[in-house]
Amino acid sequence: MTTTRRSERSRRAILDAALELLADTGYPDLTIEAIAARAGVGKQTIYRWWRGKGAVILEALVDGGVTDMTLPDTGDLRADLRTVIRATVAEFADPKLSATTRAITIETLADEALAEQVRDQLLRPQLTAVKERLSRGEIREGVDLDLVVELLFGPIYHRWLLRNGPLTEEYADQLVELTMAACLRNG
Amino acid sequence: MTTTRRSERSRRAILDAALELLADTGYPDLTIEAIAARAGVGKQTIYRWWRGKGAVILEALVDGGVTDMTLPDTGDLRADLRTVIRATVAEFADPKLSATTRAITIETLADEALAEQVRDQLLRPQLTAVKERLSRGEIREGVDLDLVVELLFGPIYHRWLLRNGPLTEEYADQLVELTMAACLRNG
DNA sequence: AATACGAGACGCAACGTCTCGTCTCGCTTG
DNA sequence: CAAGCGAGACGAGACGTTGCGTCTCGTATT
Repeated sequence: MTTTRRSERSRRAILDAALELLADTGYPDLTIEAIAARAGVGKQTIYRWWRGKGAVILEALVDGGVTDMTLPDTGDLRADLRTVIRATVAEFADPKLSATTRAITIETLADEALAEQVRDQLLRPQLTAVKERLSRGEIREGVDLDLVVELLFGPIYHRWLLRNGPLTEEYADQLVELTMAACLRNG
Repeated sequence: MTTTRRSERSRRAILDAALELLADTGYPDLTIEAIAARAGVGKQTIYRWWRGKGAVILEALVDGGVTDMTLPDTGDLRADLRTVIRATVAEFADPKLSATTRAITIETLADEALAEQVRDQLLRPQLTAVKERLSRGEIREGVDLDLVVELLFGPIYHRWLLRNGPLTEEYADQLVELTMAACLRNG
C-alpha cells in the first residue's frame, strides 16, 4: 500500500506553472526545469508523480475541466451541431488555447502511451457526446455515426494542422451543412 | 552572386541518412549528429544548407517525389476518389511511411515557417489535384470544393493522429461514400 | 518514524557555433 | 593552354550551453 502523502499545494502549482509557461513563452521553452522553477518546486517532485511534461499538460487540461462539454439538445440537430462545431472551431482559432493543443499534440505524436490517455480522457468524451446527440437525430440507415463524428471534427484538425485556411464561424457552419447533407435522412 | 559549390554527393548522403535513421531507429534518435555521422559528413555541412532536421526531412520527401500523385480520371468520380483515398489510407496505415509523416508533423507543429513550406511543397499539390478532379464531377451548386477535399482527408488525419480506429480499405470506401452523398448533385 | 518536500549537484546527450587542415573548383596570368 | 592561386565548401571534432533524468542533501509534514 502506497502512503500517498502527496502535496496538493505543489500539484496545483505545477499544473498552473505548466499552463502559464505555455501561454507566456510557448512550447519550446516548456521544460521540466522551467516548470519546477516557476512552481517553486523540486524537479524530483514532478518526476515522482508524472512521466514527463506531456503527462503534466494532460492532467492540467483534465483538471481544468476541458472535457466537460455538455452539448445542447434543442431538438434541432442542425442548430445543436452548429453550436458545438462553432465552439470547437473558435477553440482551435484562439492562439492561447491552440498553443496548449499544439503542445499536447507534439507530446502525443512522440509517446504512444500518452496518446492513448489523451484520446481516452480528453477527446473521446467529447466525440462520444456528439455521437450520442447524432443518434437522436434523423440519420440515414447504415451510416456509421463514428464516421460522421470524424466528418465533423476531422476537417477542423486538418485545417488547423496544415494551417490550410481560416477557422471562422462561416467555416464551421458550412462544415455542419455539408455533413448534414451527407447523413441526414431527408437529404 | 553566390558561387554555390554545393556537394551533391554530401546532399544525397544526408537525405538518405535521415530517411534511413527514421525507418531504423525512429524519431527520438533522429538527431543532427546522428545524421551527420551516418552520412559521413560534418555537422556544419548540414547547418550550412538546412535550418534543422525538419527541413532535411522535407527536402528528402520532396526529392523522393512523394508529391507526384497524378490521380486517375476514368470518368467515374466515385471510383477515382476510391483509388486516391484508399492509397492515402494505406499510406497512413503503413508503419514505415507513417514514421516519416509523424516526424515531419512534429517538426511542423513546432516551426511555423517549416509548416508553410510543408503545406505548399508537399500537401497542396495533392489536395489541388483532388480538387481539380472534383471540379470535373457532378457536384452540387454552391458547394466549396476546398471543403469537400477536407471532408475526404480530414477524417483520415484525425483518425491517424488520435489513433482512433483502424485505417482500412473499408474505412476509405465508407469515407468516399459519405463524402459523395454530401456533395453529389444526384444525392 | 517515515516519507514527501525544495534545492540543486551530477553525468550525459544533443544542441549550434567555431576552428582546424584538406580538397575542389573557377579565374588569372605567364 | 597550363600552372598557380585564392575563395569557399568539405570532414572532423572541440567547445560552451542547455535540458535531461537521477541522486543526494537537510527540512518539513503528518
